[in-house]
Amino acid sequence: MSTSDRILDAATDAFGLRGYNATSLDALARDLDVRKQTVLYHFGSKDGLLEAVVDRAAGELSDALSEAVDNAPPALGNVEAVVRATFRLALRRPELLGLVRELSRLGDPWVGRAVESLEPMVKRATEFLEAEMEAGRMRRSDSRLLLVSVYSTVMGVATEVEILRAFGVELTLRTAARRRKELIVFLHSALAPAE
Amino acid sequence: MSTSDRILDAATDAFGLRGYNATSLDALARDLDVRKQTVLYHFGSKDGLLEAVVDRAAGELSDALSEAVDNAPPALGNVEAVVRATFRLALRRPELLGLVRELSRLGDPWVGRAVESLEPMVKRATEFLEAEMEAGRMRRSDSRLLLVSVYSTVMGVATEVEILRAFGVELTLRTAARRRKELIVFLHSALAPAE
DNA sequence: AGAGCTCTTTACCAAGTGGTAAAAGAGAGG
DNA sequence: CCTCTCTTTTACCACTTGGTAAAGAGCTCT
Repeated sequence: MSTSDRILDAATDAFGLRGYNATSLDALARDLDVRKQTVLYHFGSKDGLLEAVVDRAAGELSDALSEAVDNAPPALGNVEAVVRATFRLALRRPELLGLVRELSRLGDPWVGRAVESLEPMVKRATEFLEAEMEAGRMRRSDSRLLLVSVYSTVMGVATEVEILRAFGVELTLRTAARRRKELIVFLHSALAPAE
Repeated sequence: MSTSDRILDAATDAFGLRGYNATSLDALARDLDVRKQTVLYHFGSKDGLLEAVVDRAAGELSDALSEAVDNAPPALGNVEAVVRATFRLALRRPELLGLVRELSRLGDPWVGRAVESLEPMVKRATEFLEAEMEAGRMRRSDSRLLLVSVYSTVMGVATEVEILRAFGVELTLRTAARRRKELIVFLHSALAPAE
């Protein structure tokens, strides 16, 4: 495995789990048993490193989610497929979801950069929502606002560990499945057409 | 206005809007035209300052929300009252909501400290949800998980400016009202009893 | 006037920050 | 063997960080 790949991995972990500003190049290099200047040689600057991390992570995220929707058993709805994929990511690649949260905190220009890669996903999602509304299978409303609501809910329930604990939710593998199930019901109910 | 109050205000702003780690005592003091050591005199350390900020903010938050629920016109549901109060806060005291987000990022022991003050609110909310379920006015499910879902959705739609923009939502005063309305519909739909 | 108090300032400091400059390894081709 | 290129390291640097020590400043009470 090349050095620059190892750096990219470690940086994704650190930025996603601990935060960009909370991660120093020295600490990062120390973890890899490499000198800080090696990091700077490969990525030019800390910002350059984050750029590389964001670009790669956005790709992985996009791949994971579209793959989940495409290969989901036909019985599974798209919403359910995305929720399941997100929970799988929260378990296996928490740094990726953490990175999304971190980017939305850092604001421009990082969000912009990430959104560029994820744009196709957003487009696909809104188009799906609109098609469902058109077909009468979903409550009619502003698809983009709906998307933000769904996004917030899913990210919250899947990744806001501190909040969950604060609200008295037990956090184990078993309860994760329970959480996921309840979330799917919640979303279906939220999206259901008016009676 | 006493110096320590001015410091507390500025620190709440800075921590809530820019983040704890992103705010240096020097920068904070500079804004107030005071020396850093004045800040340290009043609060002992940066952590001490955050403690004071958290305690006061939790009180204010708790007051604002319970007042909103208590004094809401009877026609307004509790959910609606909380959503309206949150949007009002997002507009007038964005630093308070920002601080909540920041704390959930910083994790223990800060979350614990905040939750202690907010515990009565959480209790009240879960009890409300359970009473509504009992009365058949809400879909039956784990009240704490439900609370996390609602919390995440409301905070997301009310405060995740970058995400909203990224998803193509226009952000003006007019659209804020629209957002609020759609959110209330979303929540009512999500919480409605199964048909 | 002086003592004692609270509050604020000046003067430092050790540790850590991202980053530059340049030297040293290491492998490949001539 | 020499040199060229890619990679990594050593050596620095200016600046910022949170924090300590101590000196003033302003006030009230005796």
